[in-house]
Amino acid sequence: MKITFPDGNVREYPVNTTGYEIAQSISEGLARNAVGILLNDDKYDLMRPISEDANMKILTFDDEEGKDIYWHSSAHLMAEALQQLYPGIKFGIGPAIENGFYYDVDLPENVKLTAEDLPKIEAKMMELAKAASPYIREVVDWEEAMHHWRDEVKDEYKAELLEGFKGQEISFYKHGTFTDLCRGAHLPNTSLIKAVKLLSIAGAYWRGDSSRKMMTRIYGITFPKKKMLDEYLLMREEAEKRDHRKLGKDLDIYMITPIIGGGLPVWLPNGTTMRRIIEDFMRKEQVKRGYQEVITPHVGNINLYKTSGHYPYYADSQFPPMTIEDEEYMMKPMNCPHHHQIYLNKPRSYRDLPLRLFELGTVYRYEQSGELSGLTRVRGFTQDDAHIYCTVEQLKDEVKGVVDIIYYFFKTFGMADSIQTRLSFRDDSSDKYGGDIELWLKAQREITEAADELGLNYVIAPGEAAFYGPKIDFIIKDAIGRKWQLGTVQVDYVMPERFNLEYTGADNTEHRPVCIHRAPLGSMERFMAILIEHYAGNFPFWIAPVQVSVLPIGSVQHEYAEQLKTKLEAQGFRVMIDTRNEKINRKIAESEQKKIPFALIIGQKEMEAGTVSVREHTKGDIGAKTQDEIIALFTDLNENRTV
RNA sequence: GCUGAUGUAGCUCAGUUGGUAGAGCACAUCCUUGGUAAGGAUGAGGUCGCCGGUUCAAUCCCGGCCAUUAGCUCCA
Repeated sequence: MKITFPDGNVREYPVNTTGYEIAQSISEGLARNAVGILLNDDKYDLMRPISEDANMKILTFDDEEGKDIYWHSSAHLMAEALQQLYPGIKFGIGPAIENGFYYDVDLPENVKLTAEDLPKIEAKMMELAKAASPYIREVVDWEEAMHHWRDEVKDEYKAELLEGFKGQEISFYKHGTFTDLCRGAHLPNTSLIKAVKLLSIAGAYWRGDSSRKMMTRIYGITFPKKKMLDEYLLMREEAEKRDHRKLGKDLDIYMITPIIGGGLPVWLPNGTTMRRIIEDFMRKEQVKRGYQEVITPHVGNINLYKTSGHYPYYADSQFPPMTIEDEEYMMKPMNCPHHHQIYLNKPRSYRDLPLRLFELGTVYRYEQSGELSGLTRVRGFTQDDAHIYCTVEQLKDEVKGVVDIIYYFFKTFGMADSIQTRLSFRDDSSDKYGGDIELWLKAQREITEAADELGLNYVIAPGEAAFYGPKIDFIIKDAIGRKWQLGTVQVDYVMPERFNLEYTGADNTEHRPVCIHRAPLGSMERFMAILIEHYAGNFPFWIAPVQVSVLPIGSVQHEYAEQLKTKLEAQGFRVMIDTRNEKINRKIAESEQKKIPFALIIGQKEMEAGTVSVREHTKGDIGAKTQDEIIALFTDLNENRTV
């Protein structure tokens, strides 16, 4: 049979040669490191014979699919350890994930598992790994498999999974004392697993359904080398230091107190300074691009949200309505209906379109208590919101314009390369969507065309659409690897209908505009969280709450230092001065800890020469400069929004 | 909302057979006037998350609540 390799090379092998033997024929080292193969793009066991011509790629731990096989096999290994330690345990699903694997298990009634038990399980796993048990694939017919799980093992979870595999080929994988219902592929044997760390233990609903049983989920990760595990754990530790909840506190950016309310962040002076700088930047850019700023109240009559459909749809995640003099009002959970009223404030002509209204609009949503998290998930937040009302013909260009400004913003903050783009479409099996299906399909088509014409690299996510229209979402990961949606663009044919928005066309008849909802950063809160983590608190000069610290060495230089501070402030820079009776080393240390971009050190020499000694944060001493030179440097940094 | 963990000074954390608490940093005062990451001394600072129970006695044991947190579910 002919085997074609990724580089196009074709080699001839006898029928029923295994991937392992093929790897051996290339090099012993490759065979030793191989974890599996890709056979015609499908994952395939290394030790499973190949019977016909195929394309193949040998996978090692360095390949994404290789990690998948490796970690999936590790989940089986953990299951074997758990089964030996806790007889009677039942198993749900145990897949590989982006970093490691997990297994959902149902423990026997008398067993309670806590984090303290994890080392014991790890030790058992290592013991079992050393046994070098081969992973053996076995094909069984469906009835036999059902008999095994339902009647012999009595694992109702596996039986339920099997229920869904009727008519498909059923395979078991066995290694050591453990057998699993599994499609594969797996490692040749357990000895390739050299280092293990079980990371956490948590609850997870069976099949992701909150009405069903809560299983115990154990997360872990394994590596083929001990050193790789150490590096991974060190990386996690470093990531935790960037966590915005820690830095937000250390750098006095925001606070949250239950006395005000959970999920209701309070912006401290440093955070407020940063927010205003970013908001001003965005405001100017949007005005430049033809947006008009508006301000609407934080409260609105409930009828607005009844008309839009948001009130019934999201009733349980809104602050409840308040009744005053027979009228019901709500904290606004979104800005759209307010902006629609602005549209309706006077008759609109096609000459007015596109009408682009933007607002830094603060909205309130009663998120579930278990969801709250620092600034990333809160109950009161400010959207950098806008609604664009345009004609059907203008739609695609407007969508493209929005995507352009979104990328412009993310580029400015150095984050464009970290952004993932997702087209969030409807899932036709659900009936949660409003509006005419034809308009939906049209909107989805137009979004796709716009994305393609812009050359966006996207994934399509069915079922992720808003109830009124499809979206383009911009997703980013935080310091500890959680994904968050930042920007969004949504095409909406439904709300213009519900609010009866119209414009007079060139033909002197009334037409329905289409509405684009968009928020480039999403919310200021979440964006600030990501920004803090992105820069690890080492903000670029133009954003830093305090840009410069002036550090006189002795009291003799205080007057000169104060004059310099005044001069810099007159130029608009944010400056602090440290005239405490402390040694210069101490003042420098604290300036560095506060992550202030520049420290200007002034001693006798500088005062006499009319210069300053400049120290750049994280870089160190960059030498003496005249006052004019530093003003020129700072001005340049501010204007170019760099460093 | 669900499952688990956690809650002690402004911050980071100690505090076991239950006898009303301690460190470092920060803060205040004094001494030190110094050259690129933390000088010294003294002092002040606590409803041990809140409420209830057991006990002669609770930071510690038990129950409830609140908050934070790891996940799950949800996310206009």
